Amino acid sequence: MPGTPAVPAGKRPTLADVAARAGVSTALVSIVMRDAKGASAATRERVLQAAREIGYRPDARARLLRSQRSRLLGVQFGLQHPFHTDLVEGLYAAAEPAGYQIALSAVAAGRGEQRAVESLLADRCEALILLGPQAPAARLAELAGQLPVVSVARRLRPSVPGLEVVRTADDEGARQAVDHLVALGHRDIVHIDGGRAPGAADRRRGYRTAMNRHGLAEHIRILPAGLTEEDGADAARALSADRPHPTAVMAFNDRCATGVLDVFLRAGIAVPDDISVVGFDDSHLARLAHIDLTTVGQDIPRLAHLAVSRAVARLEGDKSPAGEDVITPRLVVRSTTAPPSL
Amino acid sequence: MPGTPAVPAGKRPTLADVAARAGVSTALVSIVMRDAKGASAATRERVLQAAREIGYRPDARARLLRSQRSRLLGVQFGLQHPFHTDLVEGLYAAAEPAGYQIALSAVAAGRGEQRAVESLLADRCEALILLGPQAPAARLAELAGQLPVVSVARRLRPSVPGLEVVRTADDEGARQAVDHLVALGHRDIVHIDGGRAPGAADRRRGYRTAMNRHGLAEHIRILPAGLTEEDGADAARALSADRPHPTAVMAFNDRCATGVLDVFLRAGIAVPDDISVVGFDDSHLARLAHIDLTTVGQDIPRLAHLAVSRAVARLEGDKSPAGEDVITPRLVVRSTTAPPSL
DNA sequence: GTTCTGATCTAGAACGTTCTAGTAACTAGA
DNA sequence: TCTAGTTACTAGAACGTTCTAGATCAGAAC
Repeated sequence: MPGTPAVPAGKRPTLADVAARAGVSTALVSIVMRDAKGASAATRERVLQAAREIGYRPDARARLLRSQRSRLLGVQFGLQHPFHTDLVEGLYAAAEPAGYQIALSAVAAGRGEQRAVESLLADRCEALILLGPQAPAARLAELAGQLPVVSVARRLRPSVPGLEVVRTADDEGARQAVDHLVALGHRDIVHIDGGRAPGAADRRRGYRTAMNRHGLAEHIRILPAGLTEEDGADAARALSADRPHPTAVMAFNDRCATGVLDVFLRAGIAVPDDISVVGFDDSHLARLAHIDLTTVGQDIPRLAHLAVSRAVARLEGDKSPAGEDVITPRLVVRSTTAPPSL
Repeated sequence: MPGTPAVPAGKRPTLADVAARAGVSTALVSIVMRDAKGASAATRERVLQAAREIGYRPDARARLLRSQRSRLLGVQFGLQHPFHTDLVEGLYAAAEPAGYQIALSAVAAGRGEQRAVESLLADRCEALILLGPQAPAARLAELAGQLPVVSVARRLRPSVPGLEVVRTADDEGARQAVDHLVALGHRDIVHIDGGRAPGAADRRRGYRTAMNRHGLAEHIRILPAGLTEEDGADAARALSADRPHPTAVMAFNDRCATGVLDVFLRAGIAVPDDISVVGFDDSHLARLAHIDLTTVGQDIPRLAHLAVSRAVARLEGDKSPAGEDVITPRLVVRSTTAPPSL
């Protein structure tokens, strides 16, 4: 009864609707929408006008179905890891200028890596970027056989054929932490270990090697823990019972280190006066003014950028064998380390 | 030249490939894949076998394109908010039994709410679940005109037509916090405020009302801050210069409260002996053994469940006007509150 | 006046599914 | 033997795009 209804009620407008309204073919509308060449300026404007009027919005699924390329990078990440969420932020920033979109799939309680990856594959991602994957090497190899896969922050030894790796030199990071503490005068340096977490083995090894090189072999002490605040807190509780305390602690990561810090503060052990603490990652946690943690900085934007680059290179036909980017970490000295008290 | 290649190299297998291999029609394969009825047990097994052999995986996009329903719930969340990531975990858990999938879209630096929502719409989500949206009411109204939209943890006054709301009774939560502190004997209770963050206005109001009801009007003191650890730390620094200190602090949320805690510990102000601290949210941050924060618990699984329910009800034809679920929070007493020292 | 060239536009076939409408082959009741 | 009702299956048209292969028409070159 009224004039022209803006939208045919209930159905979202399609290319055909726009085409009808502008009096052109759907193919032409498609051209205009993609900003492809093959339409005159005048028609282009007319089509855009029509699209605006009926509130047309391209259907990403139909678009991806038809075009060979999906230009979609699937990212698997741990919802509760600040280091991962920082990385995701970097991935968004890196993917856009390369002309790719990011599809997120979270690993959470009740949703394992298997499920997360399944959903990315079903969504037709062209490549996968896995943050700190825990899956067995065989599974990663199988995936890498199907599409380009980049593992971020997890080293694989022996290397998995076809799998791209972007990681920080964890052993070197641990070395820097130990060197820093030794330079301050510490000898009794404990490592709170990440267990089976990605990177943990290398950090442990780096710690051992550095201690040995400083002639501190008999001071090597490794406390098994994990990657969460609670793991760090547990280890710190065990430590604070010791007399005398070690004078310094190198924690597996920042989450772990904040757990350590808090227990020490509560136990009346002053940081850094009584004991120094070093973290790992330089996630935004460490940068917070009230934590202000000395930590081994992973260059998060760089890691993100390289991960995207590797994926994209693969997709754009790079046939060279899969490789590895190893980023040198850089110690960020803040206020949780100082010379040991006499 | 060899026998049957497992996969026709480079292309992912489709229904037609499975059909050819099993010697049936694509329609039948579709039936088997969807676990629909209309296939005998024998054929079913034969088809599944063929699918397994060539590594067939359904194409989610083609599937969604064809079926009227996408059964996809779009979720917008803040990458760096533990409260949001906790909620997302709950949403995954709630969506699955209802037969819906979750599509995530993060708000991050350089990726605003507008962008996040655009991508969810292009992906054909049937409904949107927005966690703590900051968008203006007019924008939310516009969206709600297009599809079912649920706002979680943000109240809208006046209510936006068509917009579903699921939230905690923030004023009531603030009241509980004040009541608890007053019952312990506190009178000098400061509120560290969330500014323009969703929920902040109600918490502020609840604090004021409760203080008035206890006859503590002249003790009302509100420190402007925000929703991050740093905001809390800044406010705490300001406070710790005061002599005498207030005896209790009610922080806008848990992130803010951890900032407060840490500054106090560093300044040698004992919690809870010298001063009590209450947070808000009961995100996993608060539950960590080494923080062990008394906090106003938002029932996160319940909020998630209700958000999904509201979206689903809308999608399954519920025509009643949009409504609001207001969940009563429950104070979780842990170790950061105690009677004031004499 | 032809033929070419380039720009603008269109018809119609993909893409990989699901859905509708049917066919074929049984069983069962009369 | 005939009809009716199942059950198992299939052909072919959707879904909303993009892509291929032209069609049409101007102007330029000969």
